[in-house]
Amino acid sequence: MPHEPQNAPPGTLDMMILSLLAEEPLHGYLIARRIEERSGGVLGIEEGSLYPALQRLRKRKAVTDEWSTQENGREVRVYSITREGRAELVESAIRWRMVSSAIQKIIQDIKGDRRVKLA
Amino acid sequence: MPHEPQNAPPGTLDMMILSLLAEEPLHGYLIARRIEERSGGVLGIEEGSLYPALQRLRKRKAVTDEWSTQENGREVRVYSITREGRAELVESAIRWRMVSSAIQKIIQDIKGDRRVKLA
DNA sequence: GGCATAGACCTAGTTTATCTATGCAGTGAC
DNA sequence: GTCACTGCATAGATAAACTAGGTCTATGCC
Repeated sequence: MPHEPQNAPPGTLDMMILSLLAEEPLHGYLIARRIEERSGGVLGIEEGSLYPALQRLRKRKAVTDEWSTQENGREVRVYSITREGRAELVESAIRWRMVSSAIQKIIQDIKGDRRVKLA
Repeated sequence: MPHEPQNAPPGTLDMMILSLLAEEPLHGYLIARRIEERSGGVLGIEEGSLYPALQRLRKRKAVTDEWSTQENGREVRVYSITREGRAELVESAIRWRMVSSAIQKIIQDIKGDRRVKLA
């Protein structure tokens, strides 16, 4: 069976949101769905994490928001990335790549090394 | 100039510690130094993070500890990984790889895609 | 001797970002 | 009518990092 969806590691959610918004404006609910899709179901974002994250981003002007009406008549809050948001995205993506590959370096020695413990 | 050392993303420190201890027993201070070395200076572990982490690991029996005397006569607390610790390491490393590659999938679309914003 | 620097351990309190749990409301299917 | 899904939001709990402090020892330099 497939694995349970995992939480986003603290610090990564804002980056993922910005990354999706860099493609096109989206409303909150769709952002969460899209993260789940794109991650192949590996990542699961709770609404209690999502909406506070969007507020943070709004406060620091990384995104703008606008209420808009869907075809079915429902009101949704649509978020767009700003110039500042794009700058933040680039920076955080670079930092993330550095950090995650550094971690990989540290943990890979062990896994893939069947000798371990024979020393 | 080289970048500032980054904090370990929450949730990864225990895994990195276990990974180093799977090679050989180490004392706390050395663990921190080794994480910095192995990451090429990318990761920096504060002592205020390290020692609480070692206590957590001890409490859940992922490591054992023993005071020992170095050649220079100084007392150090040396940690060794346990069977449970090894199991935890394998599990968390697998989960980490899943999660970090899922995140990569989400953010890579943007970076490396110079079209962005032309839409 | 005295002093600075590095090694080595530790704790208290703060911060941050997730979560759980809950609430509200509209839509569509049965 | 009721159940599931869409969609927004907040309050409080939790976890794990941080900052900032403290103690003690060894070593090298003047």
